[in-house]
Amino acid sequence: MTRTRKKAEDRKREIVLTAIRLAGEMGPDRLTTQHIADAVGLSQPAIFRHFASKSDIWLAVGEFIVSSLSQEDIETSNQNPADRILELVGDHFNSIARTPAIPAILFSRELHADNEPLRQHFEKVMEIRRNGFATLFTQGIKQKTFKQGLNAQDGAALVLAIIQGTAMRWSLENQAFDLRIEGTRLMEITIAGFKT
Amino acid sequence: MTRTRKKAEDRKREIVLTAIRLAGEMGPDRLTTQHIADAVGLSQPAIFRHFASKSDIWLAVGEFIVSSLSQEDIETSNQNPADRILELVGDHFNSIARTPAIPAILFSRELHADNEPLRQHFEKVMEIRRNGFATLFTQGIKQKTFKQGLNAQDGAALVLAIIQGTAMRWSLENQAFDLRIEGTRLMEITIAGFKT
DNA sequence: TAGGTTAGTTATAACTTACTAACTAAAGAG
DNA sequence: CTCTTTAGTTAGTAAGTTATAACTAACCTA
Repeated sequence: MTRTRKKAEDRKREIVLTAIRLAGEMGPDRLTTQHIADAVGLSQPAIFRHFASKSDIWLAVGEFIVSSLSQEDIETSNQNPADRILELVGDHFNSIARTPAIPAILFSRELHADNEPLRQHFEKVMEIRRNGFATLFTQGIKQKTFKQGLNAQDGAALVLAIIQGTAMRWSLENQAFDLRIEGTRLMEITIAGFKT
Repeated sequence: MTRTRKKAEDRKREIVLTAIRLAGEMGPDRLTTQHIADAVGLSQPAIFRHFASKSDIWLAVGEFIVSSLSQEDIETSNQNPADRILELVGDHFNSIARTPAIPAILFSRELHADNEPLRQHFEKVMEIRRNGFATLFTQGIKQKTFKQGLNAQDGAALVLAIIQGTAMRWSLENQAFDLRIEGTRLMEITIAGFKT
């Protein structure tokens, strides 16, 4: 019986990716170290050779998700704001569709209650994202693409609410529809209403 | 030491209300029968005198929430559809604000994974609600209050997404803003964009 | 007011879960 | 080839969690 041993760094990554996948399948609150160990093909205590605690796994998961989520930059673009918003929204939906655990993890109370550093991590990302959309709305209002009465913060809040609400429905309906297509269409309808 | 004994029906109701309150405070996934028992002032096994299993508590909670949520009727109203939608949305936000556990329970994967009858219960309610909004949108389009290009199902999906997305943010931000006021303003902005 | 009904109790079983201790063997460097 | 490092193992613990069994006393009614 030849046991294959992986390097700690690779195994750590494997554990994080497996945790994300399983969290998407079964919900983050139900995920145990035993589940992860079974999926990776290790004994349950072996997990704790790579992570000091279960919270640390979630923290690593959070960092992975955040780093994969926030790569776009808002400022450097010569597109018009409305198209840029739709493009960013599309990217966002793609990220969620590629990693279905994201909404589940993002909205898991269990996780937030257990893991304050992770909660702060996500909150900061959300704020940055909302400010990014608000900046685009401000530009659009200045350029008179959008109605002058529109409040940029409200616009940004609406965009995020629609993303989150739609992603949640997609998640609860067991991913029965194409998130990017459905979400982008809904967003287009909303943005159209903002235009002059 | 005089123990006061309540009638089973009253105690059952007390347990359900306590479970809803605690689920809102600590998240449904973290709620144990011990927590409920402590809050009600009973021993933990006493809970099982009133409910055969923990799932049955959630089922009763779900039925209570649904019954308190779906009392409005869409058809019988001579208001114009746009105002009626806003009124219903306001009511919905009020319900959520009064019972903060609703979004948490509604989106709890733990719950859905554990309790299929309850999931179906909620799914049915969601569908009824979406159809209700779609009907109002259809009326509004026919009456030319709303743009002729608007799809009634899309409008309804947007309304629900904004409700859910905003409620979720409210929940994650520890109810830091007035859900009804903020949510209704955002909805007004969106609906305004739908008008001719 | 005696006596049955039932809402409570304590004790505990059965199981899950995060995590530790002590040992083992695969990989890699000299 | 040997020796050190380290990724893995098995065995076990402490705490928590749902649920059951057996008993007790409060309440209601004849």
